[in-house]
Amino acid sequence: MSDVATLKVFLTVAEEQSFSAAARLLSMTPASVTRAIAGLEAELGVQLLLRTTRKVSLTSAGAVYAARVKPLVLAFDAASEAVREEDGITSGLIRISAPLSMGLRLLPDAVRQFRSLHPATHISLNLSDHFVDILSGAFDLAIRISTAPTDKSTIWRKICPVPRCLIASPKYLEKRTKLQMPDDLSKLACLAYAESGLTETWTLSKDQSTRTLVAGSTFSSNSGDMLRALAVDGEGVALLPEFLVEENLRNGSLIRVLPDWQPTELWLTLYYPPYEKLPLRVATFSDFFEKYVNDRPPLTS
Amino acid sequence: MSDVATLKVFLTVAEEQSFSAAARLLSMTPASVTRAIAGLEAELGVQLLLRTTRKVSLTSAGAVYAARVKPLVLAFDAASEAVREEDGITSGLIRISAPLSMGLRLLPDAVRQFRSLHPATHISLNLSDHFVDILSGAFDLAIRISTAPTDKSTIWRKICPVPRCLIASPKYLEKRTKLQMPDDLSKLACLAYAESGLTETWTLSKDQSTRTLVAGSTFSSNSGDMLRALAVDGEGVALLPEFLVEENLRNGSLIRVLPDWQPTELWLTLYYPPYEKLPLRVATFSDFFEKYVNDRPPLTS
DNA sequence: AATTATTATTTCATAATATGCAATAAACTT
DNA sequence: AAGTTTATTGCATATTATGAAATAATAATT
Repeated sequence: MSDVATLKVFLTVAEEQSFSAAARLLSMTPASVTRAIAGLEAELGVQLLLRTTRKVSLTSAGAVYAARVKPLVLAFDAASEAVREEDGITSGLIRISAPLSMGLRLLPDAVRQFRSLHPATHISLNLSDHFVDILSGAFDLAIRISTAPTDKSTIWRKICPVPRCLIASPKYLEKRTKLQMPDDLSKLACLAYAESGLTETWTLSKDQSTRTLVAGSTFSSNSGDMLRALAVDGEGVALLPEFLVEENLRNGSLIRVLPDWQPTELWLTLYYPPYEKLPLRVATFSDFFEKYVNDRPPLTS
Repeated sequence: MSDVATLKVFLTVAEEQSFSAAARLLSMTPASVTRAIAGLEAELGVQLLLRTTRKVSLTSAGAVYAARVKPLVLAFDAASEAVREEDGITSGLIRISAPLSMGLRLLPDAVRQFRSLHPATHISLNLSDHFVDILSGAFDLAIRISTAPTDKSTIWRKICPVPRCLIASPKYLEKRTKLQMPDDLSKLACLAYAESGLTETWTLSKDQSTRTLVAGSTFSSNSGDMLRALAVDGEGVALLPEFLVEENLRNGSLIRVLPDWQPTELWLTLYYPPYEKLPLRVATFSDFFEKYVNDRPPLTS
């Protein structure tokens, strides 16, 4: 009931102004057309078509319904076409945008593996923390670390959560005492990650309580590695993905600050331009990348 | 296959990231959800969802498909709602726009009959030959005589063809001889129907041949009745709907000119604003009007 | 490491639905 | 008035959908 095929029958009858002509066009029996229309009308509780045995015309409801439904049917077909895979050949150029620090750690091996699986592909990799406009058409795929996406206009695919933690050097923390609440951070030097501005908003939560503060009074950078280096040198507290500071936490050059307070969850996410048709090579790389990321322990502590 | 219900199942699974949660939400068995998704994937020839027994996520194709299909499903539901009739009470104000001469001849009786059938309705009737913008929201319904509509942006419903004919007074034609081709009309006074300009384009066809000429060198008016009066007075040739000149043809005050040459067909058409929801009173009046028009011989000669 | 719990899938018998063919009724044409 | 085209309906048959229970797979827990 109410499937797209039925709508196509209705639109064809409306256009041809004939049940039998529609049946011929759609290679079905007149009986099926009758039943399809009758079913649609029963479902809507409204008569859509006025029929005598010699003439068929739309009712007002039918005219309104046809006008509204026709573009939907076309768009539905287009959506199916955009996703359907016919040939099965994965080849061609894949233009990928990825963040710098994550890309340098994860992508060399991933790209190597992918290329050996699909030798007919070429990869153009743009490493930048700047959130390039995926709608510009310059990329087939953008890998980003961001808060969980809820966009309506862009198409995205969540890969895995990226846990972050507050860190500082032990030396830096020695001098400061009584760091028990996020509010205490305001007395310290908070190293902010920021593309252009000076500040970053940190939201920390523990059980039900949530605290928000503005970091970045002393220093900000658009490079996570830079912030990490400064934190190691005892310049202040930074909020960074765990994969960036894993090594430092292990060797003790950095330690966690307020470990009970959870920062907002970030997600490794794939963003796509609004493809007319999703290229197979992009789908293949995406699926490979998700598997690659989730088959190794990393990104998590 | 590919009915809207299946798409809703897919979108629910994608949102819940769980087959069983979707099944609970939609009051169906997990088995049905599995089969719905499997069927959709088979139809598209693409995997849409990645599932382990503990986690469900979208593939790239799935993300693209979900993003494109979700607004369509919502729009489809809205279209159904716009047309569905629940209460069945026909009442309220119906704001109708209609052309002057046709309205004066047809509507008095039609409105009277409709009001006696549906006493709870009120009718506001605006008679004007000016093509009021139906999109402005000032009217629920516009009755127009125009060439067969092919609009995409407006919603219309064809009621019946409105035959036209070339006419002139016998006295006027007496003086002119050898009127055999449309081209000969250029030597005569052609009375043009025009809203504001001076001219009207007449297209006449006979068998395969078509002739186009510009009428209106001497006189134009936006009133069919005015043109008729002038033609009766022997002022020239006019191209008018037959229902306007029926009486004159019968009593001989006007006669047909070039009766073998058919002017472009006009249609009596209903136009609607892009309703969020088609009001029952509008649908009822439209259906009544079509029946009223087609149950009487008129408009045709 | 073994157990437990949850989840997606499959199997199978049964119920529901769709389909085509032929017959019927209605409306326009000749 | 007869003939033709058209929409609809009845009926027997084939196809498909459905739910319950069994199965397989994966996390979480002990």
